[in-house]
Amino acid sequence: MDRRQRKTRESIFKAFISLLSEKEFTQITVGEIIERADIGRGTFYAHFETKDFLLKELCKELFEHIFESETGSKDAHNHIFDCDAPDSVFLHLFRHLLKNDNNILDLLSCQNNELFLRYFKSNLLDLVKSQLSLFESRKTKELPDDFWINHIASTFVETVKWWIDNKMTESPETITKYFFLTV
Amino acid sequence: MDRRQRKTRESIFKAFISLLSEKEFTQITVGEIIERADIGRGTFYAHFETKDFLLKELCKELFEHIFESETGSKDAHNHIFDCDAPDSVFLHLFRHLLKNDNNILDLLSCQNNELFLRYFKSNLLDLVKSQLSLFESRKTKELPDDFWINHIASTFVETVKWWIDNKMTESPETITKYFFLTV
DNA sequence: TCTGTTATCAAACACATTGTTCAATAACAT
DNA sequence: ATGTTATTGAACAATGTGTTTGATAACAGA
Repeated sequence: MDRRQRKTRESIFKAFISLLSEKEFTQITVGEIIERADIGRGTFYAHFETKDFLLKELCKELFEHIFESETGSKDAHNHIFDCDAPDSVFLHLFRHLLKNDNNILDLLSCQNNELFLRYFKSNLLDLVKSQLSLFESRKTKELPDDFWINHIASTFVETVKWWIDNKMTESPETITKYFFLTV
Repeated sequence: MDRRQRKTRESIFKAFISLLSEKEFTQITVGEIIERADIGRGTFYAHFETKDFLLKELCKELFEHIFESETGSKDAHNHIFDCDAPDSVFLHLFRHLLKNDNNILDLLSCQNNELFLRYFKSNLLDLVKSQLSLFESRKTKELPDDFWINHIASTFVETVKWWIDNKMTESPETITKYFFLTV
């Protein structure tokens, strides 16, 4: 991708995230975005059809990064799915969140967090399916599989929300323990 | 309240709900609402400051009804909180939803369901607190109380969502069983 | 370095939507 | 019957949207 395009796209995202932390999505105007991003009006519309598409693309980009990127930390596994300990995938996610890469915390806790949480959950569903054996002990035969999977993913999202609302005072290890105590 | 006011308010809500089932909240204009409600422009703004306030008032009204109204059914208890059997409060809620009073199902399952679900949950939190003894058996001492309460309310909301997404094919009794199997 | 391509810019534009105002009218309560 | 209040319809300024334009600058490849 052209360096100019990359820079423009980045500055739009940055301005948009900054505005999302200040006011509601519906109150944000394209005029404000381009002013803060310091770009021309036509340029914005060359990148994003509407404000709604901008929001969706931001979600997509963020969660692709969280769920597929390499961590860059010094521990053994570089990829989030390459974990060896049984609970490390979820623990790893909590640690990732604590680092607040890409200001994802701001987005998950801002007034407009619904859309981000929905993307978060849809990514989680696949992860839970791949780690289903971790939770088999608690499942009874009476529960449909997809109900159970949905319950686990939902519980994780709600745990993250609770953690954020409580200023993330607990350690990732403690939150992981809470999570596994409920599912 | 003046009959004229009541009629206007009702027609606005009705038109708004109808529009919400067709398109996203952000795409709905005040012009469309007043056209469908068949009222004057000034009248709308005499009732609601903005479109956002309309949405919030609708939420408030709906859930006050669901959580505080009398059921009108023939069983012994007339009020949702006046239940005698241990699980009947939640079973009662599922039955109430199945009846789809006030089109609440449409709102909980439409594209804009986030706000409605949030109101639903905030009402549920109080209910769960009052019924906490039902869930004590599963709680361990390591879990903070508010984490546990939040988990139960969240699980209920997610159960309702799953039920709706699955076309509500299960009976209220079955869904109640699923709910109590997860918390 | 030269050349063709592409992104950006600023400004202007038509258009839609918002929220307010006001005088006339109709519904209401007593 | 009378005074009060809600609604109407129309007009209004202000704001925001999405598009277009020609000029400029950054880019990629020879």
